[in-house]
Amino acid sequence: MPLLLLKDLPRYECLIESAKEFPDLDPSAAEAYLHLLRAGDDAFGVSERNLDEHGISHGRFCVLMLLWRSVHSPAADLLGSKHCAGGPRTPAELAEGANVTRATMTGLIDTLERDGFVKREPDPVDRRMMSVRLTANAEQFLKDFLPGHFRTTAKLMSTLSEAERKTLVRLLTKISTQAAAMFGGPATEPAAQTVSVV
Amino acid sequence: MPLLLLKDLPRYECLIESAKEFPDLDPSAAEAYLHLLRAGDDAFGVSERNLDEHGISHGRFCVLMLLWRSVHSPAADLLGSKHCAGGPRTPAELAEGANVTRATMTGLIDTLERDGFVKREPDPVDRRMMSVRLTANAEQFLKDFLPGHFRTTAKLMSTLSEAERKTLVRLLTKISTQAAAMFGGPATEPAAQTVSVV
DNA sequence: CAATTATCGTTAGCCTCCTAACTGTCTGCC
DNA sequence: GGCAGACAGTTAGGAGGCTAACGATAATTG
Repeated sequence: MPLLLLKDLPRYECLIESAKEFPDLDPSAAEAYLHLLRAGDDAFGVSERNLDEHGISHGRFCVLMLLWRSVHSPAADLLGSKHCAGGPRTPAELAEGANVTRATMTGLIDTLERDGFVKREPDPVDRRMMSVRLTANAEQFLKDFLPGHFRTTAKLMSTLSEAERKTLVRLLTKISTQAAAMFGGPATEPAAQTVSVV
Repeated sequence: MPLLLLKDLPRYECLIESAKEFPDLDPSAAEAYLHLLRAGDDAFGVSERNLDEHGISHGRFCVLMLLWRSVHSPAADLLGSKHCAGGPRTPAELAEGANVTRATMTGLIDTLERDGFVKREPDPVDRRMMSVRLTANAEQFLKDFLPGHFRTTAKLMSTLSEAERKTLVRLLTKISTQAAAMFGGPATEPAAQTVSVV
């Protein structure tokens, strides 16, 4: 669980009460915001617990999924819509896809290689680059692990009807879009990349 | 940003495609799950960026908010519904409220104390305990910081109508409840604390 | 063609979280 | 009263993020 997050969310009346002291506090916005963080953390925690039981961290799992595309594309295209011609292979591409720095990716690949999940190979053309490949071990691991992972996800969402899921996705997308628009902030450079930035 | 998370979410058609290979994959559930994590991370990122600009981490901010209750209760009751009689004061209570271990709270209090935001005082009755207090500095900081923080939250949610916010909260609460029910897992001890956990 | 610039992967050092184990203090049971 | 156990806070060490800087290589450009 990554977020240090309040255990108990405030009651709505408390938010209204606090709004008297802080006129900028919008109770329903704060309520939605807090519930979003809490639910996201809860969902993440369920998934991470699943991963922990198989001795792999969320970060490493992401890398494996990214590489999985290189093998089973496009049938296993659970990832982004870019790099459609085969999936990422180099540490830089993986870092881009997993939304971490190249330095972080180096560390992830280190441990994955140590544990026999991936193999580094020098690029024959550009000698700056490495090529990262899944081992047979890792492929077997994914084949064994993924069904359970998907069942966990399905169970987590089983309390929502199809219509509710669609509604949820629509509302969450709105928030993500707004977050992206806010990310550059009102006081920095005009726009440039408000769209590609997460 | 705490989550190592896929940068680009898969398109829905890709999920359907993948479901052919993995019958356990429920496309709409996976879609909702991924969007939830993504939106949660985005919202968290916006807030954290705000905090970073004021030189304070999310974890430290949580501790300040928990302690703030001790001062301005119940007007500033932005936190849990427990400990209503004054808010947490000891490291253990703070750890409980912030959902981290006591060891982590020790570290947070260390840095907060070093930066002049809190002060540790020995409990006169029980000599095992410490009492943590906000400094005047910290109170001033919160008074200056919170309005902007609330405006950020409000802006993030400004794309949602009141009705949409209520719907979102309802759906997210369902997910959190389900996550709590799943947390103990089907194969561990019966129940005991499925309610208080998380 | 030479020199600057950009890019790739890595390293080093920091921060925040975790678990496990420790010290000191209180509690409860004989 | 004395001792086992519970509990508060801390320490030590690990994992996974980050930034900044590095050498090696490629690309660009005068």
